[in-house]
Amino acid sequence: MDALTPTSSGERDRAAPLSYQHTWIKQQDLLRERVIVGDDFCWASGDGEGGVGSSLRYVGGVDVSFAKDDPSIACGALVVVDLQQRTQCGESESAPGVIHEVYDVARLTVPYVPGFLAFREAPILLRLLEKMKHDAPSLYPQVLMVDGNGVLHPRGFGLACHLGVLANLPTIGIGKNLHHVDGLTLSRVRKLLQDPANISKDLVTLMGDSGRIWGAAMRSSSGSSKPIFVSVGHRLSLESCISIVRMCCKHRVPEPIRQADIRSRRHLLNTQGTTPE
DNA sequence: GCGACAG
DNA sequence: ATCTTGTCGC
Repeated sequence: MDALTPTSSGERDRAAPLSYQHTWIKQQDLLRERVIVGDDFCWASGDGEGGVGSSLRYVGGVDVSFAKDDPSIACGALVVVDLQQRTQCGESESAPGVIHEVYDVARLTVPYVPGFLAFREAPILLRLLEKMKHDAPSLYPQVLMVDGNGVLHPRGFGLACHLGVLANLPTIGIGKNLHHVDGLTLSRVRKLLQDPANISKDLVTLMGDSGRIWGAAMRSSSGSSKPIFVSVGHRLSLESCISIVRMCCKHRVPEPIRQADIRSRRHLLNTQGTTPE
């Protein structure tokens, strides 16, 4: 095989080993038809309270960490916190307590390609959900917070949507960095947050050039200027996503995801160091 | 052609 | 994502 390798441009270069992107886009377009943007949760039915806080208790968080030496070794973590059970994390600060955690260490073969994160990370995360549904069904999360975007995505179908649809679970997308979409840029978001009209707010709605609302930029921690980016994953309204995120934020990153991040990294170190194989 | 690009 | 120490601040 010599010069027959097709020379392409843009996204394709990064994905040289995979000519799958065409397929992936079809997959996303197909699955997107099943996304539900709007409140559609069964755990709040039957009470006159209204709102999301009344009967929400178990909130899950997922994240994937990678080995520093071998980036193909991944550790996925699913943690569940109980909003009604607080643990101390400072003088007068408290955070929802972790009541369950599941891990899976595996070798990932699919590379990360911007816009296609789900094809790399969704499989290991779906396995964790299945594992938990079997091992601890009574603690299975009512809502899942995902380390990655929901509809804030070039095709409106990020990892959080992908997981939500395939697991049929209400999900919330949390981005720690902005994925530029529809003219939305970090500088633009900064301006919005600095704008006199929003200066007292901790949250700004992300409206793109098209007029579409993609999510919200939120400065969750009191002092940090760097926002997180909240977007609908599945079966929730943006308003509910925001209020749930607020219930979980003692730090910049909401507790379920923060714990999944911390613990997946720790688990990977322990597993690798103890069992070098 | 150039820049941008979640984790 | 990961590589990385100290350091400024509440």
